[in-house]
Amino acid sequence: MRELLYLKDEQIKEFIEKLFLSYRDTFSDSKSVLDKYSLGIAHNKVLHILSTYEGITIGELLNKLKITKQSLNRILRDLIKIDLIVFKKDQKDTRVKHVYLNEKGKKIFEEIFSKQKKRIYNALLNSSAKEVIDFNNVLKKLIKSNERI
Amino acid sequence: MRELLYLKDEQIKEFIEKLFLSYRDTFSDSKSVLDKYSLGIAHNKVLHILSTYEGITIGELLNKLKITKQSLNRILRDLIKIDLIVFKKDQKDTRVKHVYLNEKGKKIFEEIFSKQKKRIYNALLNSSAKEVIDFNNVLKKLIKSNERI
DNA sequence: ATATTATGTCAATATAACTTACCAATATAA
DNA sequence: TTATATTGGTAAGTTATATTGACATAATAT
Repeated sequence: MRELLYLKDEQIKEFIEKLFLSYRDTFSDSKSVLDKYSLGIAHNKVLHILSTYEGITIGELLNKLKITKQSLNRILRDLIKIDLIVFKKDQKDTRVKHVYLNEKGKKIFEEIFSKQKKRIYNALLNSSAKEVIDFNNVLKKLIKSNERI
Repeated sequence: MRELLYLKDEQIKEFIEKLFLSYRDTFSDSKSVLDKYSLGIAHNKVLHILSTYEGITIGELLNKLKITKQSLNRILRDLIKIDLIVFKKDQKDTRVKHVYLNEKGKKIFEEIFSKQKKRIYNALLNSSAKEVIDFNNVLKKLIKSNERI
């Protein structure tokens, strides 16, 4: 991009607008399923992380989400109440709690994810491999210097 | 991407995570300035749109934001109160109101935008022109397919 | 023995959104 | 001209997600 130093504010604004839209639309895709189980976007995000990082600790979850423990606790209480997650104490340090999706949790996350997946899948399917790689590269740069999910 | 049908769920999940992070981080960059003027992300988004679509009508604003008019009205009232925007009646159809940033509004949006710009600018500057184009193309596809889902 | 860490919880508050409902002014079509 | 539709405003109450600050408990580290 060094050769394109004419980079205009308007273009940058458009990128910001698109980042917002792609986020908003992707997370509204799953709304119908979330409603069915009386869950919200916050629960979606936690389930998402748990599906990737099985056995993540509370502290690590807080780091990724960048919310307070009071906020996280509301979400986890809800997920416990409808029996989607389980806690397991760490063997060595019993202060530490690991969080896992149980079978029901995995099933319901798959239901949520299948809605979100469609949008991403269609966009990527209609792109070249190079486009997808480049997309990923720029995205990585946008979130670099921050903690990764 | 048709040649890459091994596209795995894990990869798609990673894209969703990154979309969230890039959105969250971009809109948290401006927080310090917003705090200074007692504004929030909602005001940021409206100012952003006004800076691009000068004279946008209330209805168009609602369409873009996809929020209720009660929600939008709170934001506009705040922006009027601290004197960042002006309304102008449409010449032909006087029911219609056009919204503009005034000088103070433009100045404060620039202050907000300069914070967000850094992240985008740095990411694009460290990318090739082709990467940026491809990034934009995929992003467009992600937000294009709203009816399909 | 004391400090620190990991986690939980209470209370109060903020922000950004929602639903339902109703109103006014204006424009357009029958 | 009357009826209907459109554009916008507002009120009351509610929900979802988050915050700050304070305090509690148990376990580990020094």
